[in-house]
Order: sequence, then structure tokens, then C-alpha cells
Amino acid sequence: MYALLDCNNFFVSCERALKPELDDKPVVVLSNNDGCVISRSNEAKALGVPMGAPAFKFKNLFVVNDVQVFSPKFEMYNYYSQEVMKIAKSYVPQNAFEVYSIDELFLDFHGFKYFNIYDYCCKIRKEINIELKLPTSIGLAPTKTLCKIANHIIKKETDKYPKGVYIMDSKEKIETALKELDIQDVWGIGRKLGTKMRDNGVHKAWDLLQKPETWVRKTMGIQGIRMINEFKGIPQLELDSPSDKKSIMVSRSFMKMISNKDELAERVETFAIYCAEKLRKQNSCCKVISVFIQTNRFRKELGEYKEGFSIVLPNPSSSSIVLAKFANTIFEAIYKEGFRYKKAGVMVSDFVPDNERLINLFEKDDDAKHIPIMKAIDKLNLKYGKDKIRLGGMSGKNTYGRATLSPEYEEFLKSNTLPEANYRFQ
DNA sequence: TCTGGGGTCCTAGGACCC
DNA sequence: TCTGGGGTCCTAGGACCC
Repeated sequence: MYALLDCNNFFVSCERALKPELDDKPVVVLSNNDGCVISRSNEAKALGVPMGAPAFKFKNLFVVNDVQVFSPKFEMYNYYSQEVMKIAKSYVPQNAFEVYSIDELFLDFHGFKYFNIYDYCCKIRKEINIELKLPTSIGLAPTKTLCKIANHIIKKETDKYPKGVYIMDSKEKIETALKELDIQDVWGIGRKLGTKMRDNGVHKAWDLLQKPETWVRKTMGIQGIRMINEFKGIPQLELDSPSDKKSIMVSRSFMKMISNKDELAERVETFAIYCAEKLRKQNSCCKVISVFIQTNRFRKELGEYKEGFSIVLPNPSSSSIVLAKFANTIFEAIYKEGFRYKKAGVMVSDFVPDNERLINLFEKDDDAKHIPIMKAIDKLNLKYGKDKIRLGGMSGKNTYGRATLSPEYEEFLKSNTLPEANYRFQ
């Protein structure tokens, strides 16, 4: 058996953990710039607020229904996430887990044959709830895909599973679940595939199992074959061991569109420097750096422009100075005058461990010289706060908005150290 | 007026090899 | 008019995830 533990309405639940008065009220958490809805309480879902909804379109609904609206506090969510993981991990042997996202982790319960797993999972939930005031669900099944479905069922039928734990351990339970589950709710079926499935008469997960394997292979590729095996209870997806990232991206939409070249250049350089910091944190150097800039895709009438480009570095690097320099080179090449830019980003990829850098004989290598300085800056910033020491190119101001911090949150920040998380998704 | 910010994996097709 | 038969590796883009 595998188990999937996930936090219900995670960001909203974190807000409630900090401020219990929010319990039972409709609550939403917005993205940067207060742009989209990225977390909703059950009450907010019941009001018909969709995931990812643009906040401005629902402003009226928020006011009328007294919905509590929050700007995101990602440091806090990361902190809570790590605490949840810490508790959950303590219930399984070493490495018998996979942190899948900021609010989800898989547990491996193979070898727990003589345990009452149901009671055991209730205990995990209870500890998280007492220690952190966070609600969770735990779905158990023979495969990861079925675990996802088990969790889906808990959330859809809360009355039936008041303890928040469901074990899908028989052929009958699985069959019933697959017959009731809409195909687009399956883990791995997105919008495109969902449409294709429905066009071909596949409406429920169960219908996919009735299709010939050749058809599944042709329409979905290798993933489709894996999916149907997982439905049948034959595990195709193992627990991934925690690994360092393979690419790192820093990008932002701007609160106000930017038409000044220097201002945009400064943003791009800053993003490159953040990439470098994240690289050093995982002791990697990158071989490739990419930069993109784009206008507002929702305001096409203002003129549209979108361009990005990558270059291979002469030597693998994690130096803020080197990466900022090359990011700027790319920026100069792709920047076009006369547009109002809404978003920009820097991505680094193609990593090598920083102790295995192969230096190009014919190119100057600045990293060796920069890294001791960089490490010192990292240490100082860890101690005194983000961006307290920064390079000359950085203005140090954010160009995306955030509401004023609440007193509770200020208090929270003061009383907790908030290490950066290392998740595959955030 | 106002629409997030990350990530991973797979596939097809091109370039190149003999 | 006719124009081989394999391979490998890389890349861009698509689709998915939270």
C-alpha cells in the first residue's frame, strides 16, 4: 500500500492556522499582484469561485459574501509545509516517502502488513492537526494513481469519511471508484487529453480501461499504458527519491507594465541573481541560461511582443556576476523598443555539481574567483535578511505587489526561522 | 485598472553518423 | 523514372502537475 497525505485547501488552511477566527468563513488566497485565486476554503468553493480565477472578476462577489481575501505569504506556507512533512515522515522508515508538492507527500506502507493502517493514519492526521492546526486527508491504495483517486473521494464525500482517511483496498472499491470518476479528474489527464477522451466516448476513468491497449498507446503515449496499469493496481510509478532540481526559473509579472528599458534590464538582472543564489544553495552550476520578456497577453491591443533566447555559457557557473552579465547580453539581443512589458523571467538549466566543473581552456573563468565572495554574501543574507547585501545592478525593490503584512504575520516571521523549501513544485 | 510562478516528462523531427 | 538502411543524439514544443 501507498498513502497520499495532502493538506486540504493548503494556503487557506495556513491562514486559518494563524488566525482561527477565519474558520467557517469563506476565505481565498491570491497570487502575486493579487492576480488570481490560488487557494479557496470550502465555503469559497461553494460560492462558485473557480481555481485560478482572476481576482478582479470576483471582487464584487467577495464583497457581497464577505469573503476574506489574502495576498500570498509563501515563506509561511513553506514553513508549515516543512513541519507537516517532518511529522508525516516520522511515521515511516527512512526514505519510505516522497515529498510530491508543497502540500502533498506519498508514504510507502509496504511491510506494514500486521499494522492497523487505518488507525495509524488517523494518528498521523491527528498529530498534524494538534501540532499545526492543519486539516489533511490520507488516501491509501496499491498504486500512486489510485491514492490520488482515494483522496479525491475523501474530499468529495466528507460526510462519509469524517476521519479523513480512506483505504481503497479491494477490487470492488476500485471498480466503483473508477466508474464514478470523471476522466478529466484523473491524475495525468489535463484539458487537452480530457477533450480527446470525451470525443472518443471515454467519460469515466473506467471507460479508458475498456479501450484497446493499442488505442491508449496511440492517443496517450507511454503514459497511457502506465495509467491503465496503475488503475488495475499494478504499480508503474515508484516513489521518486528527493533529487536536486534540473532547472531553476525566476519569473514575475509586474504590477505595472514596464516600458523603460533600464528598468526592465534591472529586473532581468535581479532574476538572474536569484537564479544564481538558488543554484549555489543546491551546489550546482548551470551550463545554459535563458531569458524571456513579454507584453501583456490579455491586452493584445497594446501591441504584442514575446521573445526568449538561451545561450550556452563558456564555463558552468553559479556566480551572480557571471549570470547577471549573460542575462543582460541576452536581454540586449531580444529587447525591442516601443512595447509595454508585463512579465520577464530567467531560467538556468543543464546543471553540473559545482565540484565537477570542467573549465574551458580557451575562455576566462571568473567563477573560481567569484564563488568565495558569493558564498559570503549568501551567508550574510541568510543571517540579516534577503537582499541585505546585493550587487550594484539590483535596485532591491519588488515590482509586484503585496498587501501590508498583518500583525499576526509580523509576529510569525519574528518567532520562526523560515528556511527555503526544496520542492519539485511550489 | 486588474489575469501566478514554478516544475517534470515525453515525443517528433532534424542533424548527423556509417 | 529511378534515389538505402540503418543508427544516435539533441532540441523544441507540448502536455501535464501543483
